[in-house]
Amino acid sequence: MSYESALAALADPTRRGVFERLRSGPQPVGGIAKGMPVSRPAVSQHLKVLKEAGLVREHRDGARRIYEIDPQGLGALRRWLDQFWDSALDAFQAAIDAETSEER
Amino acid sequence: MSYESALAALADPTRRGVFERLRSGPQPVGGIAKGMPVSRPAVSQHLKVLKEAGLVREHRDGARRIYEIDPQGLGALRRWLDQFWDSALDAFQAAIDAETSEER
DNA sequence: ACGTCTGGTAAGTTATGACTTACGGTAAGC
DNA sequence: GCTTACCGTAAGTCATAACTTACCAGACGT
Repeated sequence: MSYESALAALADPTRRGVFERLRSGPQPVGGIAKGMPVSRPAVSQHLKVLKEAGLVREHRDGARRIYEIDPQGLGALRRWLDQFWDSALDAFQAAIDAETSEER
Repeated sequence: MSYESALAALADPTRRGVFERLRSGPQPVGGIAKGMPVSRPAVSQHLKVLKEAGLVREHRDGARRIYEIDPQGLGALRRWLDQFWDSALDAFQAAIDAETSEER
């Protein structure tokens, strides 16, 4: 139920850039916006989307909001992908089997 | 280099529906379009995007084009996600360590 | 108390992309 | 050869969403 919004959130390059920035650890909004090619409000909007997708968590520190990666959304996405990957491998294996049994 | 287009491709619900249909095995375009809420040309366009993202392969069978899941794009996506997941866990672990060492 | 720094939200513009219908082109069946 | 299925592509419409600037509110320092 959550992997849909996670995929949608990570599709946008700028938003993905915001997300990847948090890989180096928790950061305030200003810190993230620093060095980004878009305005700070744009970053805020992206963070909102990421948060709603369960990809990011936020807690306050005085006037600042510290953002960090939320494993939850990431986990949902991975589970979905894995389940997909398995059946892809199955099909792949089946194709190999079929080809092998042809035994040209 | 390929995970970007894979994410973009899987973000759209209809296109994801097309993709998920292939989980039950290779299918011709008409078979995929059957039961979808959009027209057949729309499905064709989605398949084109999926193919360019490395998520889908195609081979001809007479007048038909049989589409199937391509493990390549799926693999690229998974590698990207994993690398991300690792650092998220690292950060998570670091947070736990910090909290534990506080030893309230 | 006042100015400053923080960041979220509103409103409006603009580009993108998901759909439609119409068409063309190839392969199979009669 | 002619028709019928299969499917990709072109052209055009319309909604969405990624930006911008402007504004507002809460926390901190002096």
